[in-house]
Amino acid sequence: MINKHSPLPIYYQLEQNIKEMIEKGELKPGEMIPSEREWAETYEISRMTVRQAINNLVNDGYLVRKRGKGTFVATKKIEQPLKGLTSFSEDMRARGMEPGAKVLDFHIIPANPSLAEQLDVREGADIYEIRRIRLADQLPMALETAYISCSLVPNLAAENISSSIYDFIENKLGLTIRFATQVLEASVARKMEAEMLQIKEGAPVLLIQRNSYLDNGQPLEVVKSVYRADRYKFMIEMER
Amino acid sequence: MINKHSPLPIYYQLEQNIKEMIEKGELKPGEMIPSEREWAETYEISRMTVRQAINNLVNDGYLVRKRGKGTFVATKKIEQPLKGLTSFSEDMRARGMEPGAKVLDFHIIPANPSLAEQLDVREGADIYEIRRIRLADQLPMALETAYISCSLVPNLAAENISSSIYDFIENKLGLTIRFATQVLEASVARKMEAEMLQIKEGAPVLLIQRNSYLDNGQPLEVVKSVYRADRYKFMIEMER
DNA sequence: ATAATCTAGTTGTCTATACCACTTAAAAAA
DNA sequence: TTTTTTAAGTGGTATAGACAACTAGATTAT
Repeated sequence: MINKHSPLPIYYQLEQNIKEMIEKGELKPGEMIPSEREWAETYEISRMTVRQAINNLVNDGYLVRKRGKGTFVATKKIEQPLKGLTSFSEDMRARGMEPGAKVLDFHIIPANPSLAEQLDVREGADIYEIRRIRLADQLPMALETAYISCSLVPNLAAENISSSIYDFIENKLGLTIRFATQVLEASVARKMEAEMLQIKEGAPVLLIQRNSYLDNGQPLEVVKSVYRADRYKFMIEMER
Repeated sequence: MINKHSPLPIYYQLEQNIKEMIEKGELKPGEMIPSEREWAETYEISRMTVRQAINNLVNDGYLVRKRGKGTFVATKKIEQPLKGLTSFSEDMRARGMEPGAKVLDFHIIPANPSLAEQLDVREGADIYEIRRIRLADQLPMALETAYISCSLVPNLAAENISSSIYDFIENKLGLTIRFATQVLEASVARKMEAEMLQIKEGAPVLLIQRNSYLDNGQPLEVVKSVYRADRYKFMIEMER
């Protein structure tokens, strides 16, 4: 298991070893793992080296330590609160899901007063309207409508929006997204939303409106999303 | 700076020390901090102890390490949501409303496995269960159930909970609340909740579960809230 | 002047050990 | 039999030291 002659650090090998055992179900959620001293004795390594491996797994959410009792497999799968602004795709990947998108509509419309103000463009100016079903593991997770200024992102094409717009903005256009404001509210699914999301009409949904901004303060996009409540919870950590 | 006789661990003191320097601007983004050996020599502590402090700051995103070069203040701004973590009362006041509370229940119960784990107490240990209707401008806004460990806050009394528990914890007990994780999900009101909140059964509600922690990392409370969706939206700013 | 090598400094990994603080089971006392 | 004390086991903190791997500047060789 642990090869002391491998170029890989010993703590890393142990970390991967334990992680595999958890992922393969050899160690179940809530189950106590061997003590630090046992690992150290079994593999004839220092306890401090064991601690480093376990520290990392604790930080990553795989394990939970209880002083005096032992170390346990975390009962909640690595559902870590988001510590920063993420794209939908990044969010899904963080949850261990495969993100996807199905484009419903993509066209250019004139900005109404509300959107013009939010995107800081002239009323009536051209803006993209992008409607997509956001998928997670090939199943509908959210219905999303995004608005972006045409003058900010000229020549946006269909192939650019089949996946992550954040990815496109940051990696292809070299723009830096700095922050976003988000408003979350609870609602119930209307007929059209229910059909798209494959849930019952009247089922609870989480509405999220997001306004994101570039690092020069310029608005990037306005996004209105309807998430299925049965498959999505918004998780966040906030400092006092 | 570092008090070896303090009950606070040395690594923790150093960690807070460095973090303060960053937050006060004494250490700028991109700037190199003193080396591990320098800290160790300055404070006459072991280098491994220094490493533990710096490990934590690296994990929290304050610092970045470059092998062979040194350790640098992270350039990415630390997430500081505009609002930060607020108590219910602070939230309402920020919205221009007058906060209030009506206590429904206040008693001591044994901690079940889930709450015991979240509050880091022994299963079956005494914890307070506090159920309140939270008011805004004298109208029901949320139904809230809070759990606090009796060993952490001995002798909590009814008059302490008629308003803000955060206020009591911080100003009367002198404890410092550091951060909280929050999970938000959409749901619909069940019969009991609907009656308490004066809304229709089946009306949308926003469920918020909050786990807050003191600055020594110890859990303070677990709070489960049901907010009326028609009167409450959750608003937040997040940095990329 | 340029390239190669050396040196000093950094973080990264690992060892061995000691003691503290907590938990729980076992043993001793009532 | 019940209660109290002790012992064994857990993670938590800290020390001192050694060597590896990398970085960048200084020195030496071409």
